[in-house]
Amino acid sequence: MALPGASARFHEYEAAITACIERRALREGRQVHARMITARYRPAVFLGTRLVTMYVRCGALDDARNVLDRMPERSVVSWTTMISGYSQTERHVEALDLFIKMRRAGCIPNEYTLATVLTSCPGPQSIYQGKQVHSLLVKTNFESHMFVGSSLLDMYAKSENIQEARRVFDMLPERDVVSCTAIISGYAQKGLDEEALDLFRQLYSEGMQCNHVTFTSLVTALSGLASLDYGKQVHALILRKELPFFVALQNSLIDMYSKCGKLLYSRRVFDNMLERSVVSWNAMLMGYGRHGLGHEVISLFKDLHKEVKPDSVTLLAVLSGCSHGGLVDEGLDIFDTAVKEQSALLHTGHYGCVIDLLGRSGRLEKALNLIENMPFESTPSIWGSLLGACRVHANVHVGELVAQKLLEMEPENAGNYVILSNIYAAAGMWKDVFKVRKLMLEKTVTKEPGQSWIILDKVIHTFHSSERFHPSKKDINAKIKEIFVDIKAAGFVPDLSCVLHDVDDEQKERMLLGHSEKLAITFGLMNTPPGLTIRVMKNLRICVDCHNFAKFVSKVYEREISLRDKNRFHLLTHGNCTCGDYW
DNA sequence: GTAGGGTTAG
Repeated sequence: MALPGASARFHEYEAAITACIERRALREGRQVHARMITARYRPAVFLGTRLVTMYVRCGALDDARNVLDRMPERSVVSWTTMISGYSQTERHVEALDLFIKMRRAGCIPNEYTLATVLTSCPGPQSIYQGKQVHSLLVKTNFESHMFVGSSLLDMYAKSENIQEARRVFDMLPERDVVSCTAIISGYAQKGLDEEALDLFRQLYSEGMQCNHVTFTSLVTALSGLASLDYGKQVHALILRKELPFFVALQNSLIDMYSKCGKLLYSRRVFDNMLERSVVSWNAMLMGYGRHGLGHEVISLFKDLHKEVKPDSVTLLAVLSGCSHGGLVDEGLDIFDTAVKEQSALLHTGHYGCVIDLLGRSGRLEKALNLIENMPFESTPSIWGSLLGACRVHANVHVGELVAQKLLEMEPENAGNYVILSNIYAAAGMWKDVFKVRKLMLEKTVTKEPGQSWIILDKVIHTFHSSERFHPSKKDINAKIKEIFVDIKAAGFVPDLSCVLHDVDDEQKERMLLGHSEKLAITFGLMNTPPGLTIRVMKNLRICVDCHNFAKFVSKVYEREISLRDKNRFHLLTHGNCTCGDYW
């Protein structure tokens, strides 16, 4: 039996430390700790653990670790508390090291430890450790524990092993909000947006619980799909649920509407927010940029400073907005200021935007100069944007230099050869065109397959190049030929240089007509009433010929066409596009 | 006493 005095002191210290934990009062916590040392009071495991918790919660991890290391005896709770401290501050290596130390010390991890340690295996690079933990928890029978299982499935989802994540999810004896959200967001993060939506619909019909996190993930998936109907429906559901205000959810709505082509709705969400974070502003800026509205980007950027501090993404959004909106001088000004005042925020991406800007305005030598003198290593995408500019401005000299660099960096990318051969073709240098084509056939590999989709009546219709499986294939083929005749009569000339294969011209025309975005546009034209905007999405950048095709369709059939490619929106009306033919 | 899921960009 302990002395009454010791017991009283225990209670006093315990109460004091608990108060510090609740109030996150680090200074006071240190004082209590110091008092204990002066009084030569040696805390046993429980109070020692409380001290660790206090330091962890107050963000003083190194102090916490000091206490842990000096404890004469440690419990599973003391170890777990410390590991969790590391996990939550993304000190994953230390978290895993400590977990190993704990096991070497003979301590048996419990469900708390395992759920925690799995969060310290983030991404594909730590899949090896993650699998080791997995095998441990199979042995200890924790695989189907609710918390451990959802942590495990999230680990697999984040390491891009969505099938394994799904297997774990399907094995859980029950499902709760967190496990459901984790698997849905797993699909969304991997870009499997349709799967995310399907799973949500299934689980929702089975009565799953949802909260703001679930909706945040779901809305992200809908942004990827560009499904305005579903987006509006889910937004309405969110409003009906009367959830408390959550910035991240509102931010995802801003992004979703802008990616669905409804900037006004984005702005409405943005304006109605009780509180905005820098992410809210960034999402809105990106939205304007994606739609080519450079002036709105600049004006919003000015307003932003009154409310939040711009970050690296902000600058990227503004520069890319200026580039897409054609505001060359404004963009260069903003960049110059950033170099002087916020250079710590700048990285390759920002330089890429500026090089794009310079290229767009035809200042190709300057752009080349900036690449060579920027404080970062150049990337293929930067050289690629410059090569595109060389095509637009028909500059063979710089084009050759850039292409040489680019073909060394990524010889397997067919797109680069195509652009270079286009540059030569425009200059009438046919021998060189031929050389490049030959080189391309020898070196390139097949790229990511292009696909386009259109959503009609909440059904997603996906098209691949030279679609062979769509049920309406025959009708689409007939219609596309009809369109071809109509737009040719209006002056459309197929751009055969967009075809990568070495075949005769007639076959080239046929291949061009098989491009997925043309199929989707045609399908839209066939299945929507006159006057309705045709909204088509594509997973890659749109090719010059398809862009031209869409322009002519918008003119000849008097239809507005909204095309969202990988990077931005094209709104085509009366034969013109909001991108100004530069993308 | 200790635990799992979320937003812009890349």
